[in-house]
Amino acid sequence: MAKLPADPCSIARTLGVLGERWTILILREAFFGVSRFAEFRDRLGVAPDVLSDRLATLVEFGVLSREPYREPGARSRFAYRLTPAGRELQVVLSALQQWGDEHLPRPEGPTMLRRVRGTDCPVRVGYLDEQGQEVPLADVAVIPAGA
Amino acid sequence: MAKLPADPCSIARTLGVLGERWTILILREAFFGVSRFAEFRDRLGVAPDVLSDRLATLVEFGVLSREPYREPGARSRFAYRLTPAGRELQVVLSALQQWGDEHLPRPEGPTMLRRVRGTDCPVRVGYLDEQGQEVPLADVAVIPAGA
DNA sequence: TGGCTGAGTACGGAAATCCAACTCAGTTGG
DNA sequence: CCAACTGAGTTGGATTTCCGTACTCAGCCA
Repeated sequence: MAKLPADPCSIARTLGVLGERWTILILREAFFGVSRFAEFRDRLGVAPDVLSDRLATLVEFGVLSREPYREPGARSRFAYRLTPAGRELQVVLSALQQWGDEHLPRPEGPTMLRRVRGTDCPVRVGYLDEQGQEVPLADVAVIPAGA
Repeated sequence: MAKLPADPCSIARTLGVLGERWTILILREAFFGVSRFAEFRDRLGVAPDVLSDRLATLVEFGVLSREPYREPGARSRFAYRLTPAGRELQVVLSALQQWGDEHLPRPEGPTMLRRVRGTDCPVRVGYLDEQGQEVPLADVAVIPAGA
């Protein structure tokens, strides 16, 4: 663990946490409410040693918390739950999903939809200015800080 | 190649294209304008066989195009350039960058900023409704299609 | 003709991944 | 109390991927 690169690029540092095989899919399951080791393993088919490593990395960097809990009449277990920082990764997963929906479509259409809770208004991922107004992709500039 | 999983989940399919080591960093360089094999290799320090494989995958799935070109008085070369589909991945990279800026900060602060071209208004990645208005994370529901 | 450069391919060793089997603790059943 | 069961991992070995270096190949240039 402790594989976080000291890279000045935030993308590279984030990939140090999320960039290994299975990590993003583990998070997808976490967003679906999965929290137990065996459930991650069974739903994803990931090897338990890899799962153990990935969960430890995500806990180490504050994406998941590892909470002991005890169901009545059972021994203490661990639940892996999204922290507030982890929940903010939803926009990353949604961006990946949106791109796949559009550019790697299946004939059956997408399996998951992003909607405003309550109303059924579709929701997209995109750029926003400080007033919460959409900024078209073509108007976004990524520039070096201190320039 | 042809590693695209038939997975019904768009996130999994997208990761079939982008999920291997180096791929996202190759795209980061492509957004900076890098287009030549040797320049990707030298800037990233990636092994040439891995680079060759990743570029082929990205071309295969329409993220990059491989265009022969000829500088005057030089032989024909290949340029790898973002396609329109590839350019739409900018929001994915920005989302990763934004999360890293916030949750894996460096004392020196971020190296790259997202701004509206022309004005210097900061730009964030977030959720939008169909009118281009921000939707708070807490109001976004991800639901199965056909439910 | 021989050298230079860009764009790769080839190859051997290192590391990560996968799969199966095993451990360990607490709990339930007999 | 003892045995079996279950969840949460750990361990060991085969396989795949990755890394680094060396090499090739083609066209231009002197």
